[in-house]
Amino acid sequence: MKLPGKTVERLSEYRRTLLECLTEKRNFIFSHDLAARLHITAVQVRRDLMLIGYSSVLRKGYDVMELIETISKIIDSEESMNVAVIGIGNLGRAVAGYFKGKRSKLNLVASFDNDLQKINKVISGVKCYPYNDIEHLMKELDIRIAILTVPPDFAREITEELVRYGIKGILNFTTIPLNVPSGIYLEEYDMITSIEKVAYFVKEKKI
Amino acid sequence: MKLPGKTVERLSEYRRTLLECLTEKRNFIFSHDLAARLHITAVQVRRDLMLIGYSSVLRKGYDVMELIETISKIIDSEESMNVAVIGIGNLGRAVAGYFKGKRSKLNLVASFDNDLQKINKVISGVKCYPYNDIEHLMKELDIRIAILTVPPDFAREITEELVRYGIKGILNFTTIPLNVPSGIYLEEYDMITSIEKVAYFVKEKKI
DNA sequence: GAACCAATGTTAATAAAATAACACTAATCA
DNA sequence: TGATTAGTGTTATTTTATTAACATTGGTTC
Repeated sequence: MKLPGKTVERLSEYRRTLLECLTEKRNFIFSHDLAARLHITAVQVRRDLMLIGYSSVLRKGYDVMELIETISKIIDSEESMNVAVIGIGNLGRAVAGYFKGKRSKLNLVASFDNDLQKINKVISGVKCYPYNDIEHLMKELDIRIAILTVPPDFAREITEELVRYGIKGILNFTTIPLNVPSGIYLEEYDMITSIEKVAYFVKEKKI
Repeated sequence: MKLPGKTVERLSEYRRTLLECLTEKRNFIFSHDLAARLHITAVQVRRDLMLIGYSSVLRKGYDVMELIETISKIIDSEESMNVAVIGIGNLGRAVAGYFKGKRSKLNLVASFDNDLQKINKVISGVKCYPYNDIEHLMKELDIRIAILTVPPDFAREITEELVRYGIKGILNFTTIPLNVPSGIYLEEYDMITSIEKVAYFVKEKKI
């Protein structure tokens, strides 16, 4: 099954919304309810679910538990996948925080930094190692995904290392655009761009 | 001029890349060079610049300084625009950090939090105020844009307040989807979604 | 100065994403 | 029971974004 990127993103959002439903003891949900919670359209929801081949129990809407499981079967890997945060400054800690107390197929198993204050300490729920340890810890801990939150000047260099030691996916939060060999999945997000985008559209609306 | 959202995003990236060029004393740049630095195609660059009506001078490529100014004229507002960070935890501090030492049309003028340890202190270069002050400071400091980095449970409530007091744009980094009245620009980014997306595509490639 | 070249600006084609249209189904109710 | 309805699954259409194609232009080379 080859899902569009945007659909994958929404599946992640559906699942979290559905988990909320469970805590509210809602066991069935209509496409338009799910859509409303995410501020998208019901058609979009139905179309996405069509793509993953899920069908509702007619007239009652979707079985929340069942749909969670269906989505999980698609977006989660069979066994859990290990993740590391590279650079445990403010942003790194924020990202690490998302993993705390969550039981999911994604395990945050290490963070890396060169600040002596941080090395060997547990920060935001994860132990910090020096960058030099990347080589052997990548293998030892079976790290597949790296979340890059290092200072910009350091982004290229550390990426080369990650690639060299066999990383499979990188989520780049630095302002430096990276390029990686094909076969490695790269997702980039640039906060400054988002901020400037908001500013632009605020300005335009005013005019 | 009605620019596509994606083009606006790239203009922000072009400008930062061009500023780097200036520090390297590169005064002219070809579309394919600019593209290469951002790992996109030259056609994309040329098309975007076409949309903003910029033409190169000679077969020397684009005049870096001139292009920076052209882009700035489009994506910046005439006078500077004031921004506040709502919630100055790890993520808030990371965002605030981006503004430090940057001279731009976007001024970070305040942060808000309810942690007594933080209130009235300068954190990541910006003074922190209690949430209660939002009402009068919004007007006093002419805050137009809010960057939302509060804990999820608090997102809806604080957004209502921001809307009530006349916010113009919101950049939502919480995992809670918001909806705002039309006329207010909303941009949302969900880190968990990005992480799960990377995991999905890593898994898919492996299979 | 003629032939070529590198890079551009623009139009045309393709791909991706969102939206609309609609036929179908099982529960509802007059 | 048979019309009605609410919600679905799917196909068709529209919109948005990206990529390809190409004519044009001033510079370079012989």
